[in-house]
Amino acid sequence: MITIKDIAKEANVSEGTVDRVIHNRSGVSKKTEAKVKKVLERHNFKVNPVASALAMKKKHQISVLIPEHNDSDLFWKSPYLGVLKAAEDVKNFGVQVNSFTFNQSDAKSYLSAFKDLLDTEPTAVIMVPNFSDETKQIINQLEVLNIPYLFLNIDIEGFSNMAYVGQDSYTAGYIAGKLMHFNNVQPCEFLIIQSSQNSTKNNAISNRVKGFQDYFLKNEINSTPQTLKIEDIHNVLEAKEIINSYLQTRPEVKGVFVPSSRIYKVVDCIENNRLKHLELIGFDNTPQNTACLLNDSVSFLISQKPFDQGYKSVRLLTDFLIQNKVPEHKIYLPIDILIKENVEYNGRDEFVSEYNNTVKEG
Amino acid sequence: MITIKDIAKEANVSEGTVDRVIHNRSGVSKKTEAKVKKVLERHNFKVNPVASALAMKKKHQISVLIPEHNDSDLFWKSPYLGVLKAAEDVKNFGVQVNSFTFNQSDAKSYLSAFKDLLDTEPTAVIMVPNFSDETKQIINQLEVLNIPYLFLNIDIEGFSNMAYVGQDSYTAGYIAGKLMHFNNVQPCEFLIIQSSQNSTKNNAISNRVKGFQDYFLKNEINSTPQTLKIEDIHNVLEAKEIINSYLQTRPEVKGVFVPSSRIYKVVDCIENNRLKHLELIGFDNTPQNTACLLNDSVSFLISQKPFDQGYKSVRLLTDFLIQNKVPEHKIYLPIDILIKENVEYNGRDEFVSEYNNTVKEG
DNA sequence: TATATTTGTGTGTACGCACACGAAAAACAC
DNA sequence: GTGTTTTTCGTGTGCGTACACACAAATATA
Repeated sequence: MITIKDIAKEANVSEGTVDRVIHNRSGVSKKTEAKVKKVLERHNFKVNPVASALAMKKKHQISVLIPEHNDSDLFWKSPYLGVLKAAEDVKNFGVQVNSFTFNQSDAKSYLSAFKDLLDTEPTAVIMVPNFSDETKQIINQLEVLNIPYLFLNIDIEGFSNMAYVGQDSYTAGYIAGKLMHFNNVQPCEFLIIQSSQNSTKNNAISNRVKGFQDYFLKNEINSTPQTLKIEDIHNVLEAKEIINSYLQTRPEVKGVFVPSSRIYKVVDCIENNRLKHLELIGFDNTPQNTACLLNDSVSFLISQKPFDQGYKSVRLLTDFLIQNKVPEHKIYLPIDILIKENVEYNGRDEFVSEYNNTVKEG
Repeated sequence: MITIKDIAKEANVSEGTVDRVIHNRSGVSKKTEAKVKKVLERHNFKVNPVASALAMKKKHQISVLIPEHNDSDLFWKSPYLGVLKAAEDVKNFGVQVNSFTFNQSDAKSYLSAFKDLLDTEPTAVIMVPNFSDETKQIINQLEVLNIPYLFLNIDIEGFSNMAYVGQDSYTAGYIAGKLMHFNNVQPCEFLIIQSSQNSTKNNAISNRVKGFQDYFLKNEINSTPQTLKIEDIHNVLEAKEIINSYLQTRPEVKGVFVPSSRIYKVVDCIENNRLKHLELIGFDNTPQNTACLLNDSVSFLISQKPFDQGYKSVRLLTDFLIQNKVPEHKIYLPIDILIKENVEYNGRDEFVSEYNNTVKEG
C-alpha cells in the first residue's frame, strides 16, 4: 500500500505538500503541483479513508428532516432506523447525524423543525419535502447558506437537490396494476382507495395511482379503476360506511388498491365476508401491513425499502462530504414485491452493517 | 467520544493495561482486570474500529473458494463481484481477500483450487461446498488447521461451518409454485425441467424443487408437477428434441419451472408458437435471464441476490475477525420476485459502498 | 539596499488504538 | 536477607492522514 510519505519521497517534496495537492488546497506552485500530481497518478494513489477519518475527527454534520412516526403510522420509523444505523456506521468517520421530525399534517411543525435543524449548523441536509410552499422557503435558506441537500422518499422537481433517494413511484404503481390483473383476468372492476389528505400533496402517492391506472390503459384492459376518496381514514366508522356502501353497490369490484401504507386500515374497514372475495394490494411492510399479508387479507405489498432509503441517504452524503464523490441524481431503490411467503426475509434491517464497535470478548 | 486513554485515567492504570483487558490478552491480574472492566462497562466503551484498523494493518486473510463463471454461466459472476466489492471496502481495515475458482463439473479442480487457497494461509475461508465427498476432505483440513469457514450459497448439514449465507431454497421454490399457480387456476399441468448434473449434487436446486412441489401438495391443487430431466442442457439440439416432444404429447402443460439459473437455455429450446402459451419461471437475474423477462418469454425470476451473498459473507467474516462478532448461523437473504417491470431496479450492485478511496478533486 | 509582504514548502503534533519492550512489583528459592 | 524467576504493568512508537505553525525564498515597497 502506497502512502503519502512514499509519494512525497518520490516527488522530492514534503508530505505536507502532497497533502495540499491532494486536497487542492492553496499554497503550492503550479510547477510542484504538476510534479506531485504526476506521481500521484502514476501510482494511482488513493487516500486511506481510515487514516483520513481518524485525522479529521468530527468535521461534518448531516441533519435530517423527516416525518415523525407513531403507532398508527409506523412507516416513517424505518427510514429513521436506517438513518440511525448509518449514523452509527459513519460516526467514526467524523460525521455526526442529527434527526428532526415533523408532523406530516402540520406545515408549521415542518418549518419549526427546520429552524431547529439549522441551529446544528449542518454541512449537508437530508429532507423529505412534504409541503411544497414551505419547502420552497426551506430550500431558499439552504441555498443562501450554500448547504447541499438531498430529497428522501418524495421527489419534487424544480429544485437543485443533489439527489433523490427513493422509489420510482410510477413504476411501483404500474406493477401493482399488473399484479392486480394477474388473478383477475375476467372482466371486473378495481377500486383505488385514497385518503384525501395524501392525494393533494403527496407526489409519490399520486404517481403510484397514475402508474396503476396506466397499466390498465396501456394494456388495453377494458376496466378503468375507480377512485374512492376518504376524508379521514383514521375515522374508522365513517370510512367503514363509505367503503362498504360503495362495495355494496359495485359487486363487480374484485380488487382494491391502496396507494399508501395504510392498507391495514382499509382491511379493518371492509366486512369479513366481503374481504374474502377481494384482492388487496398496498404499500410498505409495516408490522400492521405484514400481519395482513400473513392472515391472507392482503395479497401483495410493494415495499419501497424505507430502511434502505434512510441508510443510503446518509451513506451517500457521507461519501460526498468526505470524498467529494458526487452521487447520481436519481437513486431508485428496488421495487420489492412482497407476499405472505417472502415477507419474513425482507426488511432484515441489520443487513450490511458497519463495524459497530463492540468490545471484543475472548 | 470516550477513548482508551480516558478509561485508563479513570481506572488508574495505563493505556496498555486497558488495551490488554479489552482484548482479553494475558498479563493482567484478576483484580485490575475487574477494575478496568467495570469502568469499561460503566462507560459502555466500544473500540473505535477506525483507529483500531489503522493500528493493526493487514493481519487477516479471507480466502474465497467459488465456482468460476463464463459467458454461458454468468451466475457466479455476481457473488464474485460482491466479494470484490467487499474486499475493497474492508481493505483499509487490514483484511485482504483472495479468490480461488473451480470448475463446477470437475471435482479435481475443486481440490486443487483449495490447495492453492491454503497457500495463502487464510485466517478464515468462504466456500461454496459443491461436491460432498471432496468437501469433507477440505473441511477436515480446515478443522485441523483451526480455520473458521462459512458456506456460501449452498447449504450442507453436518459440518460446523460458522454460518450459511444464501437463500432459503425451499421457500423460494414454494413461492415459485404460488406464482405459477396465479395465472393458471384452471386445471392444468406444470413441468419442472432439470439438468441431470445439477439434480444429483446440488442441494439448493433439489430444495427448490421440493418447495415447488409442496406448494401444490399443501394447497391441495390436483395437479402434480412432472419432472423432465435433461442430460446436458448445453447440447441445444438434444434438449430441444426432448423438451418439444414432451410438450407435444402434453398440451395441458401450461407452465414450466426451471429451478436453476439456466432458464434462458430452456427458452432457446422451446418453439416460439408454443412459448407464447406457456408461463415460465426461473431463477436469478443474469443478463440472459433478464433479457427473457424483458421480451416476455419468462414471467418471473426469483433472485437470490448473489451479489449480496458474496458481499455479505466477506463483511460478516470481517466483523468476526476484527471484532469477534459471531454471526447468526443461517443468514437468509431476501427472496426477490422479479418481473419485467422491476428487474431494472434490482441488482444495483453499487449499493452500500464503503469509502472506496478516490483522490479528492476540488 | 534595507525592510515588509507574500508565497511556497517543511516540520511537528494529534487522531485512537495495538503491540513490543522493558521496568517495576510480586512471588519464590535458598 | 539476597538472588532469581515470574507476573504485572507502564512507556513509547507506529499506523496514514490533516492541519497548524514555522520558516525560507521570492517578490514587492520604501
